[in-house]
Amino acid sequence: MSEKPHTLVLHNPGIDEAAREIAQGVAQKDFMIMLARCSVEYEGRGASKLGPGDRLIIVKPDGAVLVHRPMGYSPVNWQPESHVINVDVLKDAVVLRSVRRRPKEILVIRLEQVYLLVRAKGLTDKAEFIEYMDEAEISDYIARHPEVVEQGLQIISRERRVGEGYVDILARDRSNNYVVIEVKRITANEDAVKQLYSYVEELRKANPEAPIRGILVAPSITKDALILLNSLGLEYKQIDPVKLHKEARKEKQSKHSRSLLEYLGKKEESLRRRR
Amino acid sequence: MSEKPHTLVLHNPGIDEAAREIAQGVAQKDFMIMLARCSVEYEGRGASKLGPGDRLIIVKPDGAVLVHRPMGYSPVNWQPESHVINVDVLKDAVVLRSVRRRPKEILVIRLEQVYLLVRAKGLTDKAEFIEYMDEAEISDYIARHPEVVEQGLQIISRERRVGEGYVDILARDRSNNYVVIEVKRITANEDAVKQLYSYVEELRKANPEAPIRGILVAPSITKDALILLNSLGLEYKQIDPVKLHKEARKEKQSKHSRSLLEYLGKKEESLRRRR
DNA sequence: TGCTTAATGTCGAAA
DNA sequence: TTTCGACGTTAAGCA
Repeated sequence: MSEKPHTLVLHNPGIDEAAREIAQGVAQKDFMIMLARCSVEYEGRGASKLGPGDRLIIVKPDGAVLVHRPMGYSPVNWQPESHVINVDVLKDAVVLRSVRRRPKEILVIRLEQVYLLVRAKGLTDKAEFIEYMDEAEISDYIARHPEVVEQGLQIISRERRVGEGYVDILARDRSNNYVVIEVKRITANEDAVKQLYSYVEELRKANPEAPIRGILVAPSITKDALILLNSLGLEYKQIDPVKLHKEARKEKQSKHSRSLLEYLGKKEESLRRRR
Repeated sequence: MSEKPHTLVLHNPGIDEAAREIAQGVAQKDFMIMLARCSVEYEGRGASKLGPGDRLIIVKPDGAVLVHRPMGYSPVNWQPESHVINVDVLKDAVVLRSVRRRPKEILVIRLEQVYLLVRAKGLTDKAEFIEYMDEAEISDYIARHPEVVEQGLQIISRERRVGEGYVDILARDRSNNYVVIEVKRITANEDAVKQLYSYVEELRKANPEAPIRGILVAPSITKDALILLNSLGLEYKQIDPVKLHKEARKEKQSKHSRSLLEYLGKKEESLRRRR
């Protein structure tokens, strides 16, 4: 389906050859990488100049340009996106000019010597970038919103010491049964099931009369773990960490706005009092 | 003196070969670039997961690691610096783990297929990165510190309309002569000289009696411009934008501290008044 | 499009 | 080492 990426590599190309290839690469929207001795000038929101040195230059199909020095995390110069990129040969150097529309900015890279030039075609990357919450955050969120596990749950306690460990969440369901909730950020395995079971058993020992449920909350569960879980009379509730993350973020923001409103409210109030 | 950088390039290496080369590159602190199909996981201040896709991976000698998707300015995953990077072969994939000490963070890149692997040695980049001030900032700084142009200058006005344009700075020298100052951020050319001359002439027309000097302030000047300038009886004062930038930054900071002190002083004062 | 806010922000300098 | 402020911040979510 997706054809394999193809890379064209030039070692120490001459100026003319490098210029031709870079121009073609830009025109064909290749993903390009250059290792080169170059100078860089930038002018736009700020202005900067960088004398000759060996650097990595990246030109992406969408016009993003990055110049990286041999050390350090952040690029020394860049262009988040280019409206136009043009390539010229000037006095034994390839000059790459990237112009951004708004804000109006220009990045000029003068390549004096190209050690390596790579044109990559057909790179495909459609994977979704997922930002997780960590286990504590998921647990916090569930404690605030127990309905994502089951309707009608009432939280009793968090991180309660039971036997040798700590139960993530202890709650009561609508029928007043105790519910032990164990949260996992990633695929739950048999260890997670055993852990949950040990808490449930400890609580049963302490409260022989009360019916005690155990729910394992995780984005997924291994086959073996599910079999073990069922055989032990425990339950599994699937959650979507991405969805939770988004919800939590929304909540965070609205909470922030609310506190600002509260602040403004109080300010108004104090003003009123003075009048 | 500085030996020419050397690049070692592998096309579509096998897993074992890639792992060996990457491990060597890490050990030898090479600057490494990989184009590969990979998956990435991160956990530290945040946590994320990225499924398989074609990406550019950069590993710098100082342990900075960057993972770039085919589009966009910013890396999808990164590590500003690594305390340790280790390389393993696991189930037909090279696994690169970068661990950061503080904050404790781990970045795991699982390379399923390496299209291109580059090890670069001997990249040298000692150039100073210079951030300029723009013309207005230089002009502002000179207005605050006219001594960088000449001792004893007294600023009369800024951006005064003269003829068809605006004089950057108008001042008086110690002998009470008018001084027209034209500021250029970059190498001044003949146009700059002509511009300055036109202002000087306009002022001379308006004040036939007064002796009027003209000073062109710029980091450098072209040969032709200097000749023209001299023939027109104008002057050139070289400034170092780097130095100015640094001075201005210092000033900004001390100004900030001063205003904070003032603030504290006023606070004390108001407290004293209440007592 | 412009504005506001969070970020694995990063980075540098002062305390 | 921690804190603080600036940044060519960038990037996402809304009005």
